[in-house]
Amino acid sequence: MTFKALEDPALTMPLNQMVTFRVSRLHAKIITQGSKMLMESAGISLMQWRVLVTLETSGRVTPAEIVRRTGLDKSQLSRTIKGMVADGLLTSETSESDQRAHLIDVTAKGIDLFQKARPHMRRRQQMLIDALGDPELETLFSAFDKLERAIDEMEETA
Amino acid sequence: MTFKALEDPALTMPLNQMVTFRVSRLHAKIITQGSKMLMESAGISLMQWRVLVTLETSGRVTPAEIVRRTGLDKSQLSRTIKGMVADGLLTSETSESDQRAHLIDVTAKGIDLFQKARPHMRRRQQMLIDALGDPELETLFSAFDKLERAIDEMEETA
DNA sequence: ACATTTTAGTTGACCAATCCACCTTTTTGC
DNA sequence: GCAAAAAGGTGGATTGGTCAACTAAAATGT
Repeated sequence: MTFKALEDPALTMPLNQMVTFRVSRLHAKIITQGSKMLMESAGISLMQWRVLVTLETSGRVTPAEIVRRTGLDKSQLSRTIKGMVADGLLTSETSESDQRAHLIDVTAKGIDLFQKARPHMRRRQQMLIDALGDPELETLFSAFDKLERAIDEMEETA
Repeated sequence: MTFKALEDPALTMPLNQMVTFRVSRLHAKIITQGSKMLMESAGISLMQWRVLVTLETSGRVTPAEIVRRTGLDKSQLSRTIKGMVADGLLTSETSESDQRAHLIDVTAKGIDLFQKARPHMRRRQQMLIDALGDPELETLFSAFDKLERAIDEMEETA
């Protein structure tokens, strides 16, 4: 879904009123812009960026732990990590205490790319935050929590 | 080489606190659930549903008009419509006044599937709305507007 | 009137995301 | 102890979304 700026907001559809549709449209804009930004500044994908961000705050962890913390898809994560190891951004070694698990860490190259991308990503994040007021931002996060929970609950009782 | 140690903790931005990431995750949940719901209740895809919703309120229109109103991607739309015509949900005929344009309309079968799916989709929409308070919902939409605008503006000045 | 530019729609190629089946290792319940 | 279940991870298949190139028709400018 591409969702560029809409011509005339006045004749937009009820689709635009739907929470779900609005989330989709916003999402499309966010990832399009984010991907471009990351590719230009550091030559990495959004998924790779997310892995780097997670490792940055968590230190050496297993893929399963990343899944637990972020909710990212495990097979997608597996492929992403594989690619990043091949590109020399990460190292991966089998855990001694659990032969199933792999411990992932960032290389100097990974850190370098992370640091190249970070100012851009941070600037964007800040602009988004600034576009909202502080109280509005809090409401937004609280709304995200509630919506995610509502969906999870529907799934459970379905 | 632990990544974490190099960083100033005050500057770190865990994924979960990023607006962009939260939108992505919510989005993923929404479309996964929505797709499942549509497939089970009416055997249609999310994209097909969106086309039906748009036609339902607009009546007979051209694909280009749908793009204008919804911001959906035109190539994706083209393929979706093609499939829906093949499945007997839509009719498509060349406009007399403009030989490039196709007028799209819904068939009885299309309406039937739309009506099968609608109560489920409406129920979900309602549950999401109920999960938020009324004022919170308004804040949410207003926040979406601001965020979309902020991104559009960044694009323009880039 | 006619060359240029826009608009409508289609298609092919490509990458991202998801699903699911599978293998291996560890944990659990008896 | 050991069979069964659960957890970690991988890979194939499918779908969804994006981009760019292309054909054809219509609108535009001079």
